[in-house]
Amino acid sequence: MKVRRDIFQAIADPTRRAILILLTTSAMTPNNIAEHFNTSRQAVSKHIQILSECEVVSQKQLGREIYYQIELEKMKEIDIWLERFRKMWEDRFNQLDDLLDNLKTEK
Amino acid sequence: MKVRRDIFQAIADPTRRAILILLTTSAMTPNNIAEHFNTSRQAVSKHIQILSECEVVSQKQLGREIYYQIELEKMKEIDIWLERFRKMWEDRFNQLDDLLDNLKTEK
DNA sequence: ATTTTGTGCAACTAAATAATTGCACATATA
DNA sequence: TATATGTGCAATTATTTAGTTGCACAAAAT
Repeated sequence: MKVRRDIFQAIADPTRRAILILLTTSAMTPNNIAEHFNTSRQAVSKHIQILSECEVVSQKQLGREIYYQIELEKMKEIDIWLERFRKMWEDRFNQLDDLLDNLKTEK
Repeated sequence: MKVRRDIFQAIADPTRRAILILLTTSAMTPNNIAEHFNTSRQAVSKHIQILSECEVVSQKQLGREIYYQIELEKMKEIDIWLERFRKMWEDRFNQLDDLLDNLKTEK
């Protein structure tokens, strides 16, 4: 088991998902973000670090404040992965239910 | 930290993602699935259990064999969550880059 | 110049996670 | 009936994860 740091691991945590949604409103500093949650600033900071490592947020420093913004390009990776499933649910003739039911009659 | 068992946690693991993709081909038994990986049958079985708990796969028993199939409806939940981000990357006038750059001039 | 503010980083803890091993049990097959 | 096969479940272990506390340091504000 290696350290995973990809977009799927990033969105696995509900707090991180909430942060990402928050950042769709505007770029924010860690303190800004932390105000929206019950956890400490440091805990939020760690989440931001993970989001940074997998490049789903980027930062811009303004004086001593650091604004974090969402990187939509990275979010697209999820969308791309979903593609093959989306194709299936858009195609009613390809329902697995039918495939599975057929197994019975084949036996 | 509570036990999380949702679709986002389910797809966080690369093996589970691979299982889901495998199941887009056809419904499979745990042994079938395990043949595609380097881990043990039991390890795969645990992944299947997690996928079952969050209802992204369902099962149908045929004799002593249990066929697992993907539940596309659950996959849609990811798609729905992505919706708000998709809206953003489809709208070039709403780029956060611009919002952030404006912060500098406002100061 | 002193204090306050905004931030990152390190050490530590508690909990969750992934994987192994071994077993039980039902259903097939010989 | 005896054996082989397919599966789930429990116990155990190593690793990862999320969160807390405390500190350092730079940039603002007083």
